[in-house]
Amino acid sequence: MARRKGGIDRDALREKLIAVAEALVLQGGPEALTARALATHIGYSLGHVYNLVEDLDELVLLVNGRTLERLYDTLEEAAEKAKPGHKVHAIAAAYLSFCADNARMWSLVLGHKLPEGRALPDEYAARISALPVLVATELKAMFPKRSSDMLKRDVASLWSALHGLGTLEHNGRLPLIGAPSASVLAKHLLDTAFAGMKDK
Amino acid sequence: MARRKGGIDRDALREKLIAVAEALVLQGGPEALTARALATHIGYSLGHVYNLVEDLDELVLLVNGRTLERLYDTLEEAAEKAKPGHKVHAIAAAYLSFCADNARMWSLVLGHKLPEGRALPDEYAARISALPVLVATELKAMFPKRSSDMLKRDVASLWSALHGLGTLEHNGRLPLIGAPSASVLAKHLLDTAFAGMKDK
DNA sequence: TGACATTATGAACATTGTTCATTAAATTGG
DNA sequence: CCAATTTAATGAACAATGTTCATAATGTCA
Repeated sequence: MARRKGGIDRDALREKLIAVAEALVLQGGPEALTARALATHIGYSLGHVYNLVEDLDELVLLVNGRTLERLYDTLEEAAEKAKPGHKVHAIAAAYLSFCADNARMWSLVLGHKLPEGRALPDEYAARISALPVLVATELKAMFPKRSSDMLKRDVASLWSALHGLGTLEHNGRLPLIGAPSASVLAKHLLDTAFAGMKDK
Repeated sequence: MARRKGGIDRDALREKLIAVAEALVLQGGPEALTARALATHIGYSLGHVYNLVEDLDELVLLVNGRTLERLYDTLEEAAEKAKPGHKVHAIAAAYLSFCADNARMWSLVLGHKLPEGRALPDEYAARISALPVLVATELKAMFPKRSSDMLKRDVASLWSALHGLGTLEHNGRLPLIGAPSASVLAKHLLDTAFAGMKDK
């Protein structure tokens, strides 16, 4: 059994592959993420891409995982910096800014549909699950009397709403429904929702 | 200038093309909508598909237009049948049911991103714009004292939220964020939002 | 009937993702 | 140090995709 250094080189190359993938999407959008472009930019043959990664789907998930990680950090930081009663607003604003500022990477996240029958990697699923927890933490602090069942639904519905706002803005559909910017809508939604949650 | 019957046959064939496209998606999802499959099923050559339609993109928009039309009818009917104070709830429930019951067609709607630089056909845009108007009508009736500016934001934010719920459920992401079904969330969201809008 | 417009074809092209037999290189046991 | 074995890497091929276009067939009207 003659292994090499322990797959270290291969891991490094995988990292480079991910970095190149990110750069390609950043520059040309999701359509630019092709196997041949990857091969060219990492300086290896086309076939070798498939020795580093199972699929392009797997690669996309790896890239999207990084994006979700950055998003998490951004939201966490926004919540930290904001004043206590304003943290959810800050998270929402940061979320929408992130989508706008990272439009191409976000397209890759939104646009990727993994072939059915194939499950999301646990790590990836965890990255998604972690996001609304940031909201849950702040909501619990803001509405301590509220039941945890209610809070669960609050979090899920508000997070879904935020996702809807981000998606519609990302696709340029907000003007179609006669709406102002997503950030204005987010503030409005949170204000009315909080008003409805008051003392309950 | 010797025209034929006036393009009637061609229009009929276009209709058949759209119907076949719908059937293909219904049976095999968006991936099944290929130029060659279309050609086979309408009984013409591959090249002729491109005499009937500019693009596959155009065809997708035609199919999606029908889907949106059906969605509108469904929502309208749901609103009609519901009791006055419950109409928005009914619209939301109908929307989510529609997404679930027409999952493959809805995938085509959600998944289609037209190449940038290309504008949405007016008719298609109008079909999108029409949808939240149904909500606007009911909200106005429910909250007559509310300013029209506020109502505009109410409609846009609630519609976006609904879209977010539908999308997350469609992609199976709701369990990931520890959420119950979209319909439960929709009811919850509307209840708290309405509570927050009360007497304002 | 002949000129012309429309309808239809089918072969080709360019890109995709993906596979795989084969070759090159590196590591390790003796 | 060498030969065996494992790993790394190649490049040619395949299948499927959207799209184009010169050409042929067919219908329409003067």
